[in-house]
Amino acid sequence: MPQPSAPRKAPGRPARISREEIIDTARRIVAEGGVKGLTMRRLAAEVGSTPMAIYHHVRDKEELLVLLLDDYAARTLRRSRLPADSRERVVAAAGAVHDALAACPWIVEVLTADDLMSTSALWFVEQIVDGLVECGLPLDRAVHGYRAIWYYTAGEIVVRATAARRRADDDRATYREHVFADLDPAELPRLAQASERWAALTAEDTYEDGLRALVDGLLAGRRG
Amino acid sequence: MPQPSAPRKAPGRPARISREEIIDTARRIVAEGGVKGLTMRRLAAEVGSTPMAIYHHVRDKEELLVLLLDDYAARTLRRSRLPADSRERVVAAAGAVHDALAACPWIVEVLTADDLMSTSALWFVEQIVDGLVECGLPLDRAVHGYRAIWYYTAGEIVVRATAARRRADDDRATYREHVFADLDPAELPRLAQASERWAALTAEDTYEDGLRALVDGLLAGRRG
DNA sequence: ACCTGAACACCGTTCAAGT
DNA sequence: ACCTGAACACCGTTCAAGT
Repeated sequence: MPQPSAPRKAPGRPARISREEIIDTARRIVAEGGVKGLTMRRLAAEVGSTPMAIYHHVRDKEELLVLLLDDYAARTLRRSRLPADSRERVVAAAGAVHDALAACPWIVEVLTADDLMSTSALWFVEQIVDGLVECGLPLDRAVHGYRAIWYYTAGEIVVRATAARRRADDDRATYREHVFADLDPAELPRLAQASERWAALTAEDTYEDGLRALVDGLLAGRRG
Repeated sequence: MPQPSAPRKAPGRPARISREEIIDTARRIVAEGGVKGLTMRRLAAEVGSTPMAIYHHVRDKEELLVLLLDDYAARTLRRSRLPADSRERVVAAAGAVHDALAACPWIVEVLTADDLMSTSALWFVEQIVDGLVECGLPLDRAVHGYRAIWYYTAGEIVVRATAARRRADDDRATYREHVFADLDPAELPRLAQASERWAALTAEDTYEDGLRALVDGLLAGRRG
């Protein structure tokens, strides 16, 4: 995020590597080997330089990651035609952000960043807030509504991505089936009842259903 | 989570350290220095042993973390009297899980684990699913509803915890104010309009409001 | 101003051996 | 069965110096 001032006139030694080159290389490394494969040392090597040269263009690894997320958002979150109906516009804008982020598995480690991830996403935030206002919410409630939608969206992505990673990793996922097989129907009747279907139900993509429920609930406004 | 079988009769050398001792020590380290301070080496040192001794009781660091979360859930998620009204029971059960996890800042790194975090939490999951069924949802929709609530809850905790950490860390948080100050009202009118209030609105705890909206929306059931 | 080399202070995990 | 010592293959970051 921190786009640090305009490029100076540079009255010193000419730069061999640029911030852009660093980010491009970092993006390629992450695409190939995931975020775990991105180390300052490897990045330096692939850019044909030394670790310390990187530190001259980027404060530290966390800034690099944020820069990377920003770059990703800028190139995938393209504004598109949204529905005219306000409620549908809220759903579509949130869905667009969701889909862009969900397609990017390494995002999780960085995603947990803050409430707004990138200047490129601001337009979508605007659509959501504006849609809620047009549906009749006061501005303050609309901002709170946007946050609720962001919590829901970020949570869905983080939980699903981690579950997927764990499933691929090893047999830890089977532990859940184990637990569900041993449920005491007297104590946890509903879970026992749903136990065989649980895995299938969990695998279903119900992001949009939940999103619509949330938006409906926000607009019903049964409070304050 | 993996409670690996009952303690064997141990026909070998008597154990000097136990899994319980390891977890107790790990909990203390995390309480003092956060999850970053918990390293296998330090844990070994504080338990009066060597790194490799730990690996004899725990598969790897990730398992240790999951064990730690389980331990935390078991000691803080005590069943309590919930409201008789079904809808209120759903809200209260979700709120109880939320509050327990939110009080535990190190949880984020582990939380992103899976859909059910711990056997101790199952009772709360049961309350939520059952409450939704009693409100008239079919079981499948109730399970999906529980998942939506979990996404929202996990997202709220993760996003808030990370924002708090970042705020404490350094000046990166001020970047947002910077962006909001420079908003173009012609392009992003609502955000510009809300810009001075944004920080205050974001600071407000609206978890329960969003939760109620979500539950209302789920129960309104405007969809097949 | 930009880059290099060498070092600091760590990591998680594995291997081979001891009791 | 449980534990140790030593090593492997790394990390992010800092310091002091070079051009």
